[in-house]
Amino acid sequence: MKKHQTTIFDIAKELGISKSTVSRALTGHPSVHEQTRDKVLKLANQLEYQRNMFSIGLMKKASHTLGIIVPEFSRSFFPQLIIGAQERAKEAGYNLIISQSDESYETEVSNAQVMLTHQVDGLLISITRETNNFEHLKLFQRKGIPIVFFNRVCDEMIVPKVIVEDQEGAFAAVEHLIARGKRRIAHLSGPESLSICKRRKAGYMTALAKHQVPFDEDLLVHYDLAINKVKIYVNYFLNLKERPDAIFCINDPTAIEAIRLIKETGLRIPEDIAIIGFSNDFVSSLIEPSLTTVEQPIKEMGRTATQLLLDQIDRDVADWKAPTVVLKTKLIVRNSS
Amino acid sequence: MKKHQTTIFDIAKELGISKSTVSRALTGHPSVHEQTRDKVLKLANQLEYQRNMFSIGLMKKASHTLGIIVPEFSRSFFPQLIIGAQERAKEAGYNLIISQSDESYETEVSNAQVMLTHQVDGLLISITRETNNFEHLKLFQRKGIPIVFFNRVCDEMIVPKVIVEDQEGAFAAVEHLIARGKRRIAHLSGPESLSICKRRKAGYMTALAKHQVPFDEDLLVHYDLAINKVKIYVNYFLNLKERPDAIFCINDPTAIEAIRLIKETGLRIPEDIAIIGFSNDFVSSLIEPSLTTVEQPIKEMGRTATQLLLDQIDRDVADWKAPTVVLKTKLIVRNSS
DNA sequence: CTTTACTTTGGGAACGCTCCCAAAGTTGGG
DNA sequence: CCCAACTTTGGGAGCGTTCCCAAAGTAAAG
Repeated sequence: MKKHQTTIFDIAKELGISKSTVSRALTGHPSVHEQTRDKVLKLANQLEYQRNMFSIGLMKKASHTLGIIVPEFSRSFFPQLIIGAQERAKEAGYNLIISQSDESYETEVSNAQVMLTHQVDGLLISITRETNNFEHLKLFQRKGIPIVFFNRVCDEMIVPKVIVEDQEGAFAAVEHLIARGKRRIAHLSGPESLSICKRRKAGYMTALAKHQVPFDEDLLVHYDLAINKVKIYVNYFLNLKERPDAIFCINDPTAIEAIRLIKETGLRIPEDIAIIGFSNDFVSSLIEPSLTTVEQPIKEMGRTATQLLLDQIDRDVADWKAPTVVLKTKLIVRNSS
Repeated sequence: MKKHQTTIFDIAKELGISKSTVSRALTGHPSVHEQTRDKVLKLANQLEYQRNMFSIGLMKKASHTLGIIVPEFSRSFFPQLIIGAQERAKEAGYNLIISQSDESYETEVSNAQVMLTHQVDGLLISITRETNNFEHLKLFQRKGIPIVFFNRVCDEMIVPKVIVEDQEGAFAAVEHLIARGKRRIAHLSGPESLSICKRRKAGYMTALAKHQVPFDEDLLVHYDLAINKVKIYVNYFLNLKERPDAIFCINDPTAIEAIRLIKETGLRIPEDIAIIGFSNDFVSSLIEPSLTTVEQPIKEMGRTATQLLLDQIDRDVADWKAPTVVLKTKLIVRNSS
């Protein structure tokens, strides 16, 4: 079924010149006669010639392809981030191979494998909630392939990272709840292993401390981000002898699920219990009540991470310092608080 | 920065055997001594050897990579579909290069170019709302690279396609509205060029005809799917001298926007005006009122399209008939109708 | 009219792998 | 003990490019 691919040789033969000249004409090398170049370009077009990335990659040892691994794909956060990454990659003439690890460490390792085999020139990655062994990523470093972390980063590796002001955002959210008169503010957090969760928790604690709201450890719960488990923790909160009057959720999907569950019980939001999320997903403005949340510049994060990767690919300097870019967050107040 | 890549030659030299034997050991060729194979495998592992896809691709003329082009990425439909496609691709040992055309014909052409250069073994595509020249896709056929259309298909090309029962779904939706006592049922459709819109419109017409509801052409409007324009058409409907009592929208994002706009006017949904969407996006159950819609098996569509592509890649038969797979739809009744 | 310099071209090696064919080694039946 | 048959290995060609070096052609300068 696969037809013969037009090669520079075909063009050379047809024109009675050498493959070298054709190659030069095609790549825009200066030392080729203008007439020759025109003839080559015209024939190439006519024969629907496509350069073969395999042989070029083999010669140049560069694929002009970047890889991106995200933990999931089903909510809007990562797809949107990928849009940003792809935009920037395309501008720079790079392609993007996308894969999702499905929040599974094993899948992440296998995806990284694939990226390696496909000779990506660099890797963008946000780790799974399970990942705490980074051998598969250190392998990239050993092979000299640049990596950039975004969103969920690995603290023990010295590579560029893009994160947002998690702590400041969480702080603003909790301070806002306090300003609304809430005093028993619960925090439904994610896995303690994720630094993103640590930072948001820190913001929560700082805000409580600043306003002399006593910290009650019954009100702090970590879970594994599996949405169907939100039910367990919301129930737990609601059945405490002293019920919380607000819940600061680790992200929007969690908050949305919490709202759904609480509405079922007949409690009023935000009067009886206020809810705040994190990330300002697309859905958050549409639900009832609309969700107060901390906005983060998602697309921007994708663009920035890609830019950091391109920077690394371009400069071959060994003593290049790995920057950590921190993007701004912003509290969006809606009706759930 | 880029270090020397371990090659089969390095392994061969170290072990004092030939590259051929190493190659055989690595690819699982039967005629190689078990001891030799073990030694090779062990050393390969130790040297962190990775097969070089460029040279393999060059030899085998296959990249084991599929391409997928979708018109947009910001709503949940296409990302979810991609999950399905990627699942199936991975199972079959294929990689997926994803790109979005951003509803722009030009971007679609350029994306197709890139896929070609990157030597994808096959292409999955859902065209933009603008696409009506298919030269860039016919090029794939000429090169012998299989294509499969899904969701938004091209009628003039004879290749496998995956669609859903659009007409039946639309019929069920409109019949449901009639059963609810609605008589002035509007249809906010998409571009007439998309066959998906034609089919849904056909379902709408058939349902009206079956129940002797007269068709009023004032109630049928086509738009270009740019969400910010929904406002124009909703206003148009609301200001008709005889206001519609229901709107069947071409998809969920359109319906959700319509609900938002109608709620602002103070009209009651569904009492004054009922709304139905199409696709059952993730959001649709969360909004207020929750959206009645026609569910389509999104992930399944991704899987099926990929399967059809793999089928084409495997069989080299020229007289292979291009099947059109039609997946089931199902009306989900919620509170907006 | 020769020398120098510059422009344009051709040929070959290399990239890392697979695959084919031949060679070497091993076993066993006559 | 020889030849056939089978197992295991090595060497070389080739995939489609790029890149380097040398060769040829052309123009300018002495």
